[in-house]
Amino acid sequence: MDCKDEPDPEAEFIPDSSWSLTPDSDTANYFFSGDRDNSILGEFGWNLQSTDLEPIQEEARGHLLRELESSGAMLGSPVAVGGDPAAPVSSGGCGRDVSTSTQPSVSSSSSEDPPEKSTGSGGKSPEIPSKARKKGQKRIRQPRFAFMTKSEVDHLEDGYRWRKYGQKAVKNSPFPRSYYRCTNSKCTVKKRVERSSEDPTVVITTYEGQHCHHSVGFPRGGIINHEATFASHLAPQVSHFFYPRGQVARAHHPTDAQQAPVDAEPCMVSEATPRHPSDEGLLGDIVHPGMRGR
DNA sequence: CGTCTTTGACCCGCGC
DNA sequence: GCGCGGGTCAAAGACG
Repeated sequence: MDCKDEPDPEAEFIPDSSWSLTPDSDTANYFFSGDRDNSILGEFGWNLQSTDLEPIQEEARGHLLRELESSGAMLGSPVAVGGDPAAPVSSGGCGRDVSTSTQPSVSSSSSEDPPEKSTGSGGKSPEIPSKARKKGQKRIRQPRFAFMTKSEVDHLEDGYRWRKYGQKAVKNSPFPRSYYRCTNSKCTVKKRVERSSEDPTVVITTYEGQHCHHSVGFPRGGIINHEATFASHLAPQVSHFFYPRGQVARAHHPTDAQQAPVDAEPCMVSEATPRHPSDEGLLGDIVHPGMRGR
């Protein structure tokens, strides 16, 4: 499906001076936000668990700032911090233990066990595999990443394959919200797509979790969708620091992606670069109300 | 036939 | 405790 979708030219991410990076020392959240005409509107945020990442937090921050500067972005005013500061950093998806050991982690259970199609009936734990969810345990959200894109296409191609598993009407919005899950059985990344009630031309995409495998490929011809482009600009750096203890995302090459089996990789990431960063997110907590109009 | 979408029902968290 | 809204499940159908 996705792979057949026409990439949306309008969705290209081009950071410019209207974008800003906002570190939040208290919650260790960093938000990248901006407002760009005819391109992308939104924010990018991720959590760095203070206990484990403090030592690299500053470095990460500096690194990010440099990257943003080099890519034309400019530091700016703070944006509202949403997200779930209390949530443990997790690799998400089938992340192997990139999360800290002291906290219950989604990845710890999901890494070995593919998300079971939960037995029984009815919805199970929305955010945590039932296996890992114990009585009294609060649901834990994975790192989130959300952004808004001006596009006529709801579900934008991003190099990964998604399976729609639900759609719900959103309160105070005429547009429904769609729920997608990565088709890779070992990957627990989820994605929500909805249109802004204020501006129907704006598509709000929210990711949660991180892919533990290669993308399935991008369309040839250099047309890049918003996510891919976004990734190429920021993901490498972000993911690098996102993974504690030196675990870094595996490179994801658009060129070989077409051959890369969706679930070829177990999640251990090795040296280097770009990894899809687009695996976080519950927009509801990230994008300010003003931008979304929820 | 395999994969994906649709959709109603169910579960859970949260506010009142 | 109850109701609401969000999130997920899973059966059924559509599609290639």
